[in-house]
Amino acid sequence: MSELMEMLTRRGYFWQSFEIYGGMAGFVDYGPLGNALRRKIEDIWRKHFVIRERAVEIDTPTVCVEEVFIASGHVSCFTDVAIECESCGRVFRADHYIKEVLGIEIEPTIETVKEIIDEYDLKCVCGGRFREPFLFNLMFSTKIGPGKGKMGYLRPETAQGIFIDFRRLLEYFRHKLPFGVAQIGRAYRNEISPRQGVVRLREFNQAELEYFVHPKEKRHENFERYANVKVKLLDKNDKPHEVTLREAVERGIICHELMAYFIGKTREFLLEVGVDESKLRFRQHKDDERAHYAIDCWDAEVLTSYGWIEIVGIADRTDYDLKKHMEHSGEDLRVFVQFERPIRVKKRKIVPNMKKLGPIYRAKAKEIAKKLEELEVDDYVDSVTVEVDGEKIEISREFFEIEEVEEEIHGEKIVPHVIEPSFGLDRITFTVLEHNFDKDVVEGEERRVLRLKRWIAPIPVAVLPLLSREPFISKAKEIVEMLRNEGIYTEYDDSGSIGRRYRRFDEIGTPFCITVDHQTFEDSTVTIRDRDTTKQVRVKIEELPNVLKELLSSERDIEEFGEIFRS
RNA sequence: GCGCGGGUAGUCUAGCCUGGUAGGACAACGCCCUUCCGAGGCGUUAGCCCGGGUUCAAAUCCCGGCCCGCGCACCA
Repeated sequence: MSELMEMLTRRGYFWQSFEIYGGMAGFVDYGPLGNALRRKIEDIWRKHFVIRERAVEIDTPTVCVEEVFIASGHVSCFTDVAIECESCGRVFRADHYIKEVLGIEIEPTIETVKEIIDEYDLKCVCGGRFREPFLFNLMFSTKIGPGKGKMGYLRPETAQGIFIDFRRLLEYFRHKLPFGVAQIGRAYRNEISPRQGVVRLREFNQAELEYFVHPKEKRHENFERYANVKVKLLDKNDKPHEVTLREAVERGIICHELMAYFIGKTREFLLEVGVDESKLRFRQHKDDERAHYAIDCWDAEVLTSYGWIEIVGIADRTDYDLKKHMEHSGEDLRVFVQFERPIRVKKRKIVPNMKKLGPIYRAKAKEIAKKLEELEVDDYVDSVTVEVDGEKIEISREFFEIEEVEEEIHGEKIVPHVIEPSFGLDRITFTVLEHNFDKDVVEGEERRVLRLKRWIAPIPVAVLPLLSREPFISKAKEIVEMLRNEGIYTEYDDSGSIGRRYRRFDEIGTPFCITVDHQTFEDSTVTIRDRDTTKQVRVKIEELPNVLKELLSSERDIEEFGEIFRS
């Protein structure tokens, strides 16, 4: 275990889940500090992706009925039969492999695959034999209700809950595009072999924004905000670019302005929570790498001790999901978009003659008439063909009239496209810890210090009596009480020497320590010590809450708030 | 899933080969001492991953499981 991971465990950032029962890979417990840190990161995410957008946040179930993922394509894309070679160890999707090698399309079930392997004596490309085929399903399944119950799945992404609620959300936004809907919550993937600490979990935390736009308007009114920001890009051909976002769009490296906007916004967010910009890049998915629903995807990747890892994916999901849910649910999920000016069109319209249709076609007459009205004709034709209940019927001219009409069209129904920035909160939390873990030397001794941004530090302030005896203790406790009443999360510690306590708080990332010393009793001042520089300034106790609030929400220097006491 | 290596107090680790009382360091807690950066003294707490087998006796040997690390594969 790395020195950092050892510290994170020991000091209460992360723990192995189910530890007393032997543990289970792919699950992690957030201890007091880790939980506080992730929540602070979530709040900053909300500020950027909800408050500063035309967006809202919702919360939908993690257990979903099976229909959701049948529609979304997750069931078919997740439930595969896999085969593994016993000599080279390679794993293949059975149906793909059989199609490629034998040219046969099969029903991907374990039995069929087994039969095929026996029948054709199927071998691995290396010549080795296959083990028993096994089911390979990345979604956790469950039964809803007692007895046989209804098949359900734990969601593998938070996004579907938003698509399901689309009609309600459209109503909420008064039918006006663009709008965004966010969700922060748990998602589940039954990974085959989760590893690397919190990097690949079976239960993890996502923050996703689904930003719905008109398909022809993939722009953002605040694009200028990031247009001149330079980013490190790696396109799908592995070609690096270091250009401004405006240039990237103009040169076609990034497909559209909206994608570029969210890349800029993502970068801003990541820097604010303390990701190291020199270890950040945006990489475009290769054609064979994209999920089934995306036409384009850019990942934010960071360099960590595990190499470059993906922490954010920004995907253009187009109208894939809404269309799928329209098909499977039968609900109309389109948006009516008004034209700026109504369009006048001349049309030739068919007017059915029911008096004649009725006696001849009887029960089918009504349906035929309906189909006839839907038809558009270019010219005065003699007959048309309609399809009723799978039967093609030719209707001759005596049964209908053709009228020329002029119609005003005020708008059209479209299926919006969705751009999805999707954040892996566990990985981001871990990255922030790794990028900010540092060692330096104070008075000849090495110290470990977590240089977290002040606004995300789990314990922002600690109050310490210089000596662990009265009257220092009482005074320090009094100050703790005052700060807590002011809403500042404050810790108290009088154990061990003062230096030892400073180191403890340096290690967990507490940016400011308040020390009650002898002078406190002469002039009602205390010292504020800065974690990063170990400098101290003297501040009046009564001013402490406001000074700390200012310090914790900015990067201002403590020297702006008081006389240097020691340095 | 496969292969290799590993799992001993909160943390790091010695002991395992060659079976027989589990040792250290740091941390934590209490008291004493101490006017500012892991000081010192005394004391305390706390451990062989789980299950089975071999044996008079298992941290140690054998089998299975779980977990961790690395490589392969997987990561819609």
